[in-house]
Amino acid sequence: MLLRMSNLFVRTLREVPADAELPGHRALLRAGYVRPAGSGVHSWLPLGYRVLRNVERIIREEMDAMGAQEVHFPALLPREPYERSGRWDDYGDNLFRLKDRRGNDHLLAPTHEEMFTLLVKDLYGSYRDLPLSIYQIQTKYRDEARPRAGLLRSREFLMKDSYSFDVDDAGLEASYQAHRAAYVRTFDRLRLDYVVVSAMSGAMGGSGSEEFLCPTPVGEDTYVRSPGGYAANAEAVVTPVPEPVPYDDVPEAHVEDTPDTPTIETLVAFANEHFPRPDRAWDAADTLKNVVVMVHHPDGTHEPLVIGVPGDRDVDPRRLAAQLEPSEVAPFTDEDFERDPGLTKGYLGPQVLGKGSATGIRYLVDPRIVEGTRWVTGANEHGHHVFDLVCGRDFTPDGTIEAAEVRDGDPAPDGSGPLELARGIEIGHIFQLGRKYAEALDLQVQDEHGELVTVTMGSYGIGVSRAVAAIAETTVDDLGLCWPRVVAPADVHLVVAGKSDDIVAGAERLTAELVDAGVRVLLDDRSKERPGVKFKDAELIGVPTIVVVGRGLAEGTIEVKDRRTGAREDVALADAVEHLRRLTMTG
RNA sequence: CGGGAUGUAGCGCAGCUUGGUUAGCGCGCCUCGUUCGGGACGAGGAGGCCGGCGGUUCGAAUCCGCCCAUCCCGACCA
Repeated sequence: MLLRMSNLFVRTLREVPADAELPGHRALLRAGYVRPAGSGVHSWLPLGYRVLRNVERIIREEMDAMGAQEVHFPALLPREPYERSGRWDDYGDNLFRLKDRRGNDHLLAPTHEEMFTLLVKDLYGSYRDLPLSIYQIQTKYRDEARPRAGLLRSREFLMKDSYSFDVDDAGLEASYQAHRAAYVRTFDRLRLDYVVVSAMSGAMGGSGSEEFLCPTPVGEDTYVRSPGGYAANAEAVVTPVPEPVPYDDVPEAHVEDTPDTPTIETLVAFANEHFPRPDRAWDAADTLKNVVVMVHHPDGTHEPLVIGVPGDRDVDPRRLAAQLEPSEVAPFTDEDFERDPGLTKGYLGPQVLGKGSATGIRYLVDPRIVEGTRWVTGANEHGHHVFDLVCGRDFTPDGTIEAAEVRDGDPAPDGSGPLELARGIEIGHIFQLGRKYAEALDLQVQDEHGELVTVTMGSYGIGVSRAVAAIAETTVDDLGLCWPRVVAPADVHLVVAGKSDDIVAGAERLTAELVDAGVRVLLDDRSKERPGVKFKDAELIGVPTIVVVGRGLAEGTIEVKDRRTGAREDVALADAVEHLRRLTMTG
């Protein structure tokens, strides 16, 4: 393989396009790998398209190796199957919808569960046909409310999605594990750093859903990890439950005047001024914060819900939403407060909350709020708070909920040490779907007794274009891109540093020999460019090995430089092909 | 969808406050010459509906209104 800079369709930019924020995305633009074509959509130039296809190829090889078979669906789909699964409505504004000339509804698929399910239903009807794993590499569309971060959150993107079909749970588990292992191999080969985090919370548990996150500060997902190896999406972190606390010596709860203290901050300041205690100052952790939300259920009904958390923590809306799925959470508005006179905004306390209480409103608390813990909290009267309110003595919550924010230093649920918050890019997601789509679309097979059983499914995704972006973001340096060899657009970037006939002829000869030896070469044979420009471009483009044929040639040597480490060595021309061939074999 | 910012040559920007001949600078691009191992220099060029529409005015890149687009923060993101 040989690419010549003299005719390669590329233009490197010395200056950075103003719209690009992330370092990797900037380098991709500057090096001429991609061009923005609109908000959240990109065109791929020859260099970028090579990288994309390399990533695609590795994913395809690993999927094939685990026994999955490649298929290809349309990106443009009719409404009907999505109507049947409920997603025409459920997907909301993120679904690209369009009408054809006859006025029929269509969509640009954001993912293809329905089509895979229907195709299997179309062809298969026996347990003997299963298990089956099929996949595609396909352009997906999501009308993101806010596309951002270049290739990381775009409206059109390339995705590998696969689906497994099994007759029973054990089969699904096996298919899931096979995919998981294939993903591990895939990301290892791509040289992508990753952590596997459980993506669903306690109740669903186990291996139901895991995300592969590429750790980087530019990532959008927050996860936690511990020194002992625990890792989880922040939404899935389970809070260790403390032991109950004895409270025999806690005085009776007593209401105090606390005017103008509607926030935790004002309350703590007031308590320290007017009710100082001898041993230590009051702080936010002594208070119980009660947050009201409105929960909208899928059946169209809605109810208020109060969440109690220690006052030094906020409710994490994403954790809360994950807990209440499939119901949706909305803020509790001033109008809602007017309709519910039992709730005193800013001075809400648990005495009037819970099933069987004055309001009857459901009251769930953070797991740290165990029996015997004592709190300063609202007295349900404007300008008043209650002190020494003991959980289990003075109030009883309806249950606990994992809704409080997770913080650096919180203990890991498995006792493996303090948690550290980190950010990552979601590059893969594996998911035991179960029978949701099979039921909605009536996918059944006959088992060995001739009984019809509903098939159980898994779905597994890898963001292909996102993986390219993740590699760029995690390998870019001050000089430019820095590709792992497996995905790089070439093995060797050969710079012709000089215009003499000897140098040009020597470079051409070496190039021809390298190509013959199976080395992929990007040859900078531009006669108009001075060496300095070529060196800068080579570093920007990020091919892993840079070879300079220039002034050393007179002594029979060329220069070989490692793009990542910057280490350079002179190699005798006679040994050059073998040296480079070996380099490219070892990666 | 809320908040903020920005639209002037392929890219990066100035000009706009205080309206007035031909709209400027750097990079890139074309031609010629000198240069030639770390983004050279000189000379000469090409390239613009100043985001769009409407208004004010003798006159609008500049002032006003509406719209559109892009980016950032947030909401959102199986």
